[in-house]
Amino acid sequence: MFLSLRAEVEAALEAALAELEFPTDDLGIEEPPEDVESVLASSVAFRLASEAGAPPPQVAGRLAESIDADELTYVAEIQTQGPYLNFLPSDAYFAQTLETATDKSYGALEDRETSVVVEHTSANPTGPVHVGRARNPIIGDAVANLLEFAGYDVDRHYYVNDAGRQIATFTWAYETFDESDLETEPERDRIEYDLVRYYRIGNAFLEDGPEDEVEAAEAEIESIMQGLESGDEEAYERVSEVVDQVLSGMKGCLERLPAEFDEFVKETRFMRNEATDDVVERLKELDEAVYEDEAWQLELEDHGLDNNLVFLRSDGTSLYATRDLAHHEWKFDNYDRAVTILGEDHKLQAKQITTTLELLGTDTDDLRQVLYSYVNLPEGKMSTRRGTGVDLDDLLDEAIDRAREEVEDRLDDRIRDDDLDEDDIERIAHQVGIGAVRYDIVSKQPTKAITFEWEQALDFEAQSAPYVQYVHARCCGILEEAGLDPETDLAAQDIELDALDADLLETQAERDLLETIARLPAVIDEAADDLEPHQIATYTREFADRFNAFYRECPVLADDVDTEVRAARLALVAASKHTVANALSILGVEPPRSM
RNA sequence: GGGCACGUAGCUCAGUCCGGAAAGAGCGUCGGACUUCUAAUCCGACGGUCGUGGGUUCAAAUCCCAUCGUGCCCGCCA
Repeated sequence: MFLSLRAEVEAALEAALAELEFPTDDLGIEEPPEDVESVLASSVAFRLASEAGAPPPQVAGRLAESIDADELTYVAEIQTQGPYLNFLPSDAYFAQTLETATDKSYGALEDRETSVVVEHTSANPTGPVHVGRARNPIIGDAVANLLEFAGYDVDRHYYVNDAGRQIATFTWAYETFDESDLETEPERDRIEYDLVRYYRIGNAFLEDGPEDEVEAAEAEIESIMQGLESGDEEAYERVSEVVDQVLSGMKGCLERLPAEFDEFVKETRFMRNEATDDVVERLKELDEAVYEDEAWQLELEDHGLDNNLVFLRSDGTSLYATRDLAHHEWKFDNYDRAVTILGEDHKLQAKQITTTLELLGTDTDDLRQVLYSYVNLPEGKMSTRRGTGVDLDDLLDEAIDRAREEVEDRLDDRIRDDDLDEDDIERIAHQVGIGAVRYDIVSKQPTKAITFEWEQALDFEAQSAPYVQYVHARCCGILEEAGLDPETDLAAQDIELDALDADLLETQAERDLLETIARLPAVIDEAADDLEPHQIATYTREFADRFNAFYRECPVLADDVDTEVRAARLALVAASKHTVANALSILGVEPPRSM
């Protein structure tokens, strides 16, 4: 409803400005501070003062007079407060908000008939997912959810690097070493924990093995890469045996978040179908192409990039960037827009790709990157190859364990007599534990650096998931107590919606809550435009504050509450439930029915 | 050395893109509230030269310039 109100205010203000012969290019629309009653304001009078030859408050007054609030649906009144114009919401604004928000899909925006591919995670299939890159699936999944909710047709892709030197090395190590060569046991009973040991021992061997043997190994690795390059089926199968196994394990880990994908797109796909060769041929034709030191490169200085981009090695093999160009052209053959979630260390590479795609004739306006800074340990970087780092599995296990302890601790002093059984405790431990980890990461701006510390990552207090989840549980508790099903649209249940009267919600707490609910679609719209899911997290926190104020001040089911007020408040609770459930689901945080 | 990002309360962060209403949360500290729909909650107090210095503007945490600190990047790696 907020979006409609804003559109209405903009139109009215623009008309008023035109009528008074003022410029209409900047309406100065803004959201007022909390202690102001209006839902929308304008500071346009400041800018008009000199032109009007009158002080801002007078200009504001003239503008307010020239807008007739009676002609507006969602605005009841226009007040001036000094130089500011304040637009106060009408009864219709509240009534329509209450009505639309009792639908369980509240907040979902209209279909935009635009497809978008969100590529995220894309971690090399070399071993267990560690916390250093855990930001990627968590942010990526939230961005995908957000775009979906905002009306886009979304596919989620994981780009599998199965053609690089790392994977060739892994394949060689896997084929060369035996279980008996390994000095350690797998840290966990899942395939990637088993196989990463070969990768690590292989890398160690290449670093300080006997010189002649290392040379032979390098030659073998080189031949695997040449095989892949020439589309040799045998090389592909050898590599696949490693890649597919490791990837299936990593997939298992990511499903715990859960982060799921529509497609795992392999790099080799673009070698096997010759798209990469085609890209190479076209790159050679570019004015920027040079053949230097026996390698083909692109000079991108004129495009603001100092370093040359090598796209064909002197041995004739392609590079990651070359294949990624073919990959991106394929994306735009199949989707209207493409979004990639990337670590900040890939920023330069992303710029090179974008610039080069443009040179190849792809319009890159619809290609956007979300960059996040890596999570490091206090003692330094995490590395799969060296085996330093905290596994995401361990973090999730620990989070669930701690959440379980919390539930059990609280069991004794519960007031509510709802008998949580073992399944409930386990369910809550999972929802809260994993929710807390995700919320902690998704609620911060991705560009901020994070140093991983256990205590901080597992802090359930603070402004964390459980705080917001608790509000959802409270909503469900009230609805269930009233004999309603929280998961179902209110309209489909045994409650007189027609008789529902938003006017009965007259306390400040009720009005504030309803105003906050009204903003959800606008928040989703803007967060989706900006690709910033943390805006949703900020919103959930504010929403929870508002709901708790309502909860404190407005009993719903108490005996002395008038029947009609009770119905109106129940509707408000149902609307709140859908609002918080949907906002949390965008963040990938589960909304518990009880906790 | 060059490029990019970040710097807001003791700590963790919103707000910065798009300048406007005496800077907002949470944690921590201190003091209060459970015969009432779940106290993982709520109420109150304390806490700030928005890194620093200039500039633009009626108005700057927000825009511009400079500077300091931290991180990332500058491979025929991915």
